[in-house]
Amino acid sequence: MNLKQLSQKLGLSQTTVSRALNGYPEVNEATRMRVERAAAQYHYRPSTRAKGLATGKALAIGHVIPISSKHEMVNPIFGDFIAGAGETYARHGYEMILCTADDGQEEQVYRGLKARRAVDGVVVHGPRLDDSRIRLLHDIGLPFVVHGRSSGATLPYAWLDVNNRHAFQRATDFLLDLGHLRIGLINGMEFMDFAHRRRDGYTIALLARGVPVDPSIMRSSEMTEDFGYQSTRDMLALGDPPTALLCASLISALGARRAVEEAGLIMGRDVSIITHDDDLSYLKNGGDIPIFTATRSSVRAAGARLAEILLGGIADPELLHQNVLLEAELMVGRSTGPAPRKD
Amino acid sequence: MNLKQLSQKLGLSQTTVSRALNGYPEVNEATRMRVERAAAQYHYRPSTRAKGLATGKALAIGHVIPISSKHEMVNPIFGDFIAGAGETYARHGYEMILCTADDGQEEQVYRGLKARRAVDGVVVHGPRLDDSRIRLLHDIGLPFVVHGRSSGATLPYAWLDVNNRHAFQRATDFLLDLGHLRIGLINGMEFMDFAHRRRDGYTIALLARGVPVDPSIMRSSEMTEDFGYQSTRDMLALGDPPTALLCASLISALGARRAVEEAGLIMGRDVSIITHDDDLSYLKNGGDIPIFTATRSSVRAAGARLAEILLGGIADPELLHQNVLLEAELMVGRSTGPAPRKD
DNA sequence: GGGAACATCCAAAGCGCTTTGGTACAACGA
DNA sequence: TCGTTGTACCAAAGCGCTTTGGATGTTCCC
Repeated sequence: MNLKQLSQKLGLSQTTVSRALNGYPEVNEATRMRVERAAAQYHYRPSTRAKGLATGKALAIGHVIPISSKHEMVNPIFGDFIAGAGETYARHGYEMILCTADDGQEEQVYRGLKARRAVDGVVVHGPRLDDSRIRLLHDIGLPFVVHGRSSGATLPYAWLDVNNRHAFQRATDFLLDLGHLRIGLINGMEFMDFAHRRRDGYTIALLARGVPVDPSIMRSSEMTEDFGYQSTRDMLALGDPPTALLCASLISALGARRAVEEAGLIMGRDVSIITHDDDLSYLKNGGDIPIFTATRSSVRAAGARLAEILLGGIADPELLHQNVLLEAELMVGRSTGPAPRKD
Repeated sequence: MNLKQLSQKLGLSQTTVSRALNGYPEVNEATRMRVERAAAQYHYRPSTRAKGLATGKALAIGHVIPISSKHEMVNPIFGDFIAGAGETYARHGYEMILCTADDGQEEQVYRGLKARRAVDGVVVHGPRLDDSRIRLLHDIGLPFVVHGRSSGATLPYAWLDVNNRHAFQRATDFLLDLGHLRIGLINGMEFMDFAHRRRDGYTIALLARGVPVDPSIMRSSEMTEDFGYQSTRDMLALGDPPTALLCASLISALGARRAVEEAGLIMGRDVSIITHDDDLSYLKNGGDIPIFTATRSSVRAAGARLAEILLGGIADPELLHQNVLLEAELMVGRSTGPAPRKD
């Protein structure tokens, strides 16, 4: 069933039917009712492609997921982020289109999206330091919002980020308050902006108290369980092992815990752990009482919020310079406790 | 730059330029070269929407991700599956469009996709027993491939699945061979087809050896870390606790291990664990030697393979009845060992 | 009673492609 | 020489919508 057929069935012109369905005022209310009823009855829905062609909009938002060709790693937060954003798009009649891009091809993918007029805007995932995509998208004139930020970017751009620096600063302070002086960092890849900021927060907190920053207890890699395990095991084997650990993800925190327990130590007593928690649906940080003390910020909520910003910005480009900084909650769980007394 | 502008620049008709770019034979080879060069120079790419309108194809594949409104759970395998499929789509010039659907709305979402002519086909995720989507999609005539299967479906349909029953049967046999007689099952939701089949494999293996199937050591829920932990803790507290566990996911296996270790037991000695491993990029089962003995099957590879089937089936509907059954490997890791001798 | 103002509808153009049904010209065999 | 066959191109229709620029009544007020 298309517009032509529907309008014939109703004995009306396509114009009138189209206007009735799109809420234009120059249609008799009775007629509009009749049209809407018929549309529902015949399951009529305008073709996205035709509508897009006619209006010049794509009615779609693109998400380009970077896949590091080295590790073939897909960011585990992706599913939840998408779930949050998807709901918003659907509510506004937008489609979400996904592209995967290996490291080298990113520019091509964005250019293709623009040239094919496939999307009205894009979400930039996983921003790196001084990320080249910001200039690129600015140059080709594709509206975008960054999930995260990019330190070093000179152009203004829209972003939504968690205050990673502050979160890790608070977490470090929390551990310092508990008397910990050897605090290890198990971070994500530090060319990623979020990881960079987290390290900043960590070092700032240490330096503020005159605690030395020791590279031998700072690790940085893809945030896998195994990485958390290996890093922790290595650090615990040091002559002066950390009494507390700061993890960038719940997944690596699970690995850290494994190493702690394997070493015959008890988490929360011998070794305290604080992790960042993206509140992923399949990786809840325990039930009522969190397992891990954590800096928490729902990535799903971020997805929904960011989608709103992008859609708003497409409707009114003035709004496309919004910056939203979310604060992470510090949830106290059972993985932290006072620093063990030296015997 | 659109086709009209490009053809004017070349002094050719739109017809010829279009044909040149789409590889039709009735174009002089020299002309084709000239056209291709110009297209590259001006970054010309045909508008997806216009092309779709003209050809009557959508040039897009839909993925509808079910989100159980109860748990707001997003399947963690989703990211990796998409990554696999996305690459295939890109190679064939297809777009991937994503929709999220709460439990109740699924039918609406599929109908909408069809009515709006937004996609040429869809991938059905997370099939349940006797899944109603199969009949629905069949009725509305939307080509589809199911990732998994649906026991009880009467219509023929295309699917790609892991041999879950066989995998769990083998895993159970493996444990039985090691002398385990109390084998607990930590399964996914059993209205999900994969979980149902896994339980089948498990019970079949037990019954074949005359080992009683005991519901008190069989759990079924969303496969979270916490669920693995709780289930294991509960089971270990039984009068006759299991000496081995079969987990449906690496995530719940991590929880199981936590409970085992918390109980002061050693995994692989006191309690053996086998898990299914979807080979997710962010949740590797250890390094060289797997941590967990596991039935492994790459969900990413499945995504790529399934996308091929769907695209093939759209090109030639005859092919849309393919069924692919992948066997999972049984990887022996460090989480299993002979059953502890009764003292 | 006549024109203004409004309400309600419509025909047709246009969005950027593909595809149909040609035309023009060269080469060829009879 | 003429028809035939190929080769290389093109004009125009059409995909299913939206939107422009009317057209046709109706109502209202002076």
